[in-house]
Amino acid sequence: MPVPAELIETSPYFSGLAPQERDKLKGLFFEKSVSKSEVILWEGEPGDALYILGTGRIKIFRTSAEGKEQVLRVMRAGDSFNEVPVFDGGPNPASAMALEDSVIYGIHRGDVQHILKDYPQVSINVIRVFSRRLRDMVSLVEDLSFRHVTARLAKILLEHAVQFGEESPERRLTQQQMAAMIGTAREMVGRSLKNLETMGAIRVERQKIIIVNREMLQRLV
Amino acid sequence: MPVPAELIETSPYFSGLAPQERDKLKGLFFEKSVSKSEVILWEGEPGDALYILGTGRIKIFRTSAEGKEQVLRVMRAGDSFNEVPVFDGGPNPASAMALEDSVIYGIHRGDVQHILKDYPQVSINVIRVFSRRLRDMVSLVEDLSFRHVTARLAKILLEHAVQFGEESPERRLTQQQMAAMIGTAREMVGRSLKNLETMGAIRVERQKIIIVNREMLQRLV
DNA sequence: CGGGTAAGGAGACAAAAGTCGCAGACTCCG
DNA sequence: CGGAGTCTGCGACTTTTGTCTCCTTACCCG
Repeated sequence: MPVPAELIETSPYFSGLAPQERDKLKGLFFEKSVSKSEVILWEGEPGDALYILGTGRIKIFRTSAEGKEQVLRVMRAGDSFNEVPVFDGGPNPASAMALEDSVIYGIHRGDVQHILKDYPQVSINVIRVFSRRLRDMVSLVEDLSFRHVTARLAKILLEHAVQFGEESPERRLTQQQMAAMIGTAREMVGRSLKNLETMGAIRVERQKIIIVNREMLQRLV
Repeated sequence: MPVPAELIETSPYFSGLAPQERDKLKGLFFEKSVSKSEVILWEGEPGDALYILGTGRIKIFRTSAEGKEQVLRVMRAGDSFNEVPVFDGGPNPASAMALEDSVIYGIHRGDVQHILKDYPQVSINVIRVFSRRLRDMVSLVEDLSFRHVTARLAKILLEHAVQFGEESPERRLTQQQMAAMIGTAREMVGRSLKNLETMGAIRVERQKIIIVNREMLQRLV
């Protein structure tokens, strides 16, 4: 199975390339299917391929010695991961796990090097992607350093709602997953959700969290 | 005053360029002197130049609404900063302040764009620098998320000692500065230093901190 | 050299977060 | 359908961190 054309066309890496150039690059990708909960990459291992997520959802995370988990980002279709080791030759900085059955498209390190040589525009695109990534990381540091758990939770609820629909997030996150995203324990998420509910910002129902007062959440962030 | 030659020669941005190419680039830099405690960049403002630190020391940091400060990195001669806004056109992601009288060399956004176009090797160098930066940020997130204050403090004590000499760090950090680096309050740093002292890892003297038992510190991290 | 400012030490207390234990509800698969 | 495993809720308790206040010391600048 080849890479879906629109994945290459919409990828920030290949913007500014001619269609025939893109066609050539398509052939370098290989497809890989992963099932839910499958670990795609382990932190510390050598990273020999860059991946673009086709369908599904994948989390990038680090694990502490005590088993605590910190999610660095949750990816959706079109997002790419594992670039850093491909470009600098070091080990994977983080692990990757599929949150649902997913299809990813990989490209080997050597091929990436060739592309960089042959298409200078791609290098510039990579720089732009990395810039965005750095801003996101600064934002994460800021959250961890400045905001309390409730504010961090409010933030991901807002982001989540934006992406999956205001009223009923289709694929909801478990409290455990939210805890890993904001760097705290599951129980804290439970308590904070209750806080947000009693202050009237959200309503927690059977299987979903409904944002009742978006402005209130926004103010907390 | 032109840029010192060795600054360009040792800069990771210009590695792989021919000497005469470097010479051409030198002319694009402008010099700027800043005095201790002077703010060089404000977060949120447009970033129109990339800087390389010639002499002195500069901290990159973010400030919360409540006035708390989180240091992202402390730079030394040769380090560069404010790349992200130059490459993606957005606002400065963080502020920069001189910790001592310093001399920096800047290059304007437009010139950087030209360099990227004319010297593809530079783009690849930038990618490598950004990769390193991303790894550092992941490491910072990990520290904030996984480690207690004492462990974070131990880490910067070790890094500091490596860089400034085992026995007597020449330019010591204040507790306030250390607190901002590890994302906590000054009082916590004081208490943690005392902890480390009573457990025999360090000795706190008049104006300096002496590492008595390096392995003990290392184990804490 | 003297005075103002920054830095550091300490104790008491408050707030936030983490931990533990357990029980009930749900769901996913075989 | 049933049972294992996951997810959630909740309360009690501990630990860690943050905050406030006050005092002493060091140091820098004029």
